[in-house]
Amino acid sequence: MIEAQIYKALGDPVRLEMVAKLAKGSSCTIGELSSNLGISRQGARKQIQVLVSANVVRLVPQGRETQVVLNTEKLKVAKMFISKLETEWDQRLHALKSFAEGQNRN
Amino acid sequence: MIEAQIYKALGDPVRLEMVAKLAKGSSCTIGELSSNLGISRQGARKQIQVLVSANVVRLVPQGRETQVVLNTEKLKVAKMFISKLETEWDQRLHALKSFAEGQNRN
DNA sequence: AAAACATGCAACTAAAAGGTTGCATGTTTT
DNA sequence: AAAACATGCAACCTTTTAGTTGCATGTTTT
Repeated sequence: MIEAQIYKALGDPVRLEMVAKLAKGSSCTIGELSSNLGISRQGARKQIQVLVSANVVRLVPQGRETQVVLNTEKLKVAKMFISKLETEWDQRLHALKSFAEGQNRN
Repeated sequence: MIEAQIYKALGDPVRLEMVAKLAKGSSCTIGELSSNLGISRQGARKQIQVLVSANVVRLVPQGRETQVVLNTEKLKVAKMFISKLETEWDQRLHALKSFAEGQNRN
């Protein structure tokens, strides 16, 4: 079974912007992360929850506010899976090329 | 504006399995790609269309059948964007570490 | 202790996504 | 030319998603 969940989590403009913002490190609390997105705080909160469920992000409560922390491990896995797809594809192309060259031998 | 569409395209088990199958090169026509997924041909066709719209895949009609071709360029872009996120994050961590060391100097 | 702040939770709505069935159409095969 | 095949298109249904509003709760600040 393949892990589509991580891509699903990144596959929304609001969520992807949140992740980008976190990577840039400009902020970290739920409140700050939820602002300037053009949607309500509660709307943003639901998107953060999607990221939490997909393990892209962790929540660390500190007093009355909560820190949102990026989980780069998950991103790494997502990246490596794509790499693997590409590699398989390239190997197949290479095999195909070898075969064609064999055919053309004359 | 960030390109969430590519991740959205990969963010569904059926579509991700299709992409994996294509990368492995086991088949290529719409029909073959649509089989063994547990859904109807027309259902699968709609998922293929999502991949087409996101430019993850190209359709090449040949007579009565249509070849489905993976676009690795798009995958490469997706991979590199994640890499960029990680890099920014790592740099930020590094900066933070330097700062902490500066604070601790005594 | 009151006010301001950061957040959580629940009910609700509109739109999109994922899937189905039925039928039409062009292309090979026999 | 008929049959079999590969595919396309459209209507429809159900569930999920993305967002809203309203109110409750714990935590700082004044």
